[in-house]
Amino acid sequence: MSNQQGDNARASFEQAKALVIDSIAETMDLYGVTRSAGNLYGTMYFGNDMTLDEMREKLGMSKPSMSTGVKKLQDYNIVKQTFRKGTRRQTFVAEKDFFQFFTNFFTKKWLREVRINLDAIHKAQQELDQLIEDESVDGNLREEALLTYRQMEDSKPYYYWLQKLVASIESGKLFDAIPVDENKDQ
Amino acid sequence: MSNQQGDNARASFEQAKALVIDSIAETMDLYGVTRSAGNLYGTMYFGNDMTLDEMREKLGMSKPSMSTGVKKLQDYNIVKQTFRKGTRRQTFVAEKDFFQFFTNFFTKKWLREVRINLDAIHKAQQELDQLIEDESVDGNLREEALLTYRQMEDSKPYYYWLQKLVASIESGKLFDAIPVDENKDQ
DNA sequence: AAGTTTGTTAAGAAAAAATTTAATAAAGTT
DNA sequence: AACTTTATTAAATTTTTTCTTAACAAACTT
Repeated sequence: MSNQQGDNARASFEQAKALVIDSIAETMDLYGVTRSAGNLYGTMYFGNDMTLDEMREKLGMSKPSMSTGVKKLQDYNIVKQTFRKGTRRQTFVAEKDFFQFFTNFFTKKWLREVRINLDAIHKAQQELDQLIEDESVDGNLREEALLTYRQMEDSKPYYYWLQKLVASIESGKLFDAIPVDENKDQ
Repeated sequence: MSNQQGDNARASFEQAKALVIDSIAETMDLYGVTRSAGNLYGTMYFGNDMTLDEMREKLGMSKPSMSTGVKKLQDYNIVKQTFRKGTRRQTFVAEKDFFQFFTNFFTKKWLREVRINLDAIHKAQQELDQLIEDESVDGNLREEALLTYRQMEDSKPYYYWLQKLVASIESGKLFDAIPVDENKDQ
């Protein structure tokens, strides 16, 4: 086989992977992950554990970019550091099970959402309560404050439900309710 | 009641809402919605149907910003145009039920994820298949191509599962499996 | 201990995104 | 039909983010 043919075949192989890497990056972009971090994840998805220099070479970017990129992905819980003996370089591996990806990525965000919002609601309700209880405050405003207080109160069940959803995912209960199957029903 | 007191009370009311608006915007930022779009949603969440000029005034931003912002939120399916008779201005209302927000927002993104990735996998597998079937291609590369083909194939059940998840949310089945309750188990 | 290798932080440059003003379009009113 | 009112598009500006080069720090080797 000539080199030319071999190169073409190799290029075709790389192109096929690039198609999927791009779509993964585009997908992650939907959820607020930058394109370059998504690209890095996609690249790692099709590789084994990689060093920063291997990433740099694959993506044609600088090493500090790889360092921060990998850190971001670790932060999303979808990349982990591995220990490859024989080298003193750090190596990293991508989560390749998309169910685990889903679990790690969304549960982290959802729990953060719960924490942030319940905390803000708590503080806001304290402030509203002062208005509601203060009889020197204009009646219309107190009424408005009460309605807003209730609106906040009424949103809490949603956050409690999100917590339950996360717990169900982590316990596997969600996958009992919605089992994985392989039918293409698209 | 003096105006000063009244102003303080009103400011306190606005501040309480601002706390929650901020946290909503921060939350939406987690999912890739820009801060200003999140702020707009939060503002609308605490209001009734609003015109572009009302938004502009509340947020202190330009009208084109409001126009594009509201369009983005409509695109996420969390804001809808309403028809207020008597005015020829467009009015918009935010989805106030967070369960509905969750449903609209995530199902749209998840379905898009499925579409993008299954499509890319389909195209990539066609390309890989050509390599695998071509006996003039180097054996190692063909083997690599086969492994990559399988890796892509193995990811499909995840996308089918995402479709099922979306269907379960839309049918209400998810809420049967994980019921909403009001216990604060935080 | 001096010199390498590797990874991270800092500073500056480049690129991308958001926002505003200005211009245009569309629809309604007099 | 000319004039208003309202919303959107275009162009230009500002701001933010990302990325790179350079400097630094830490750990290992010789």
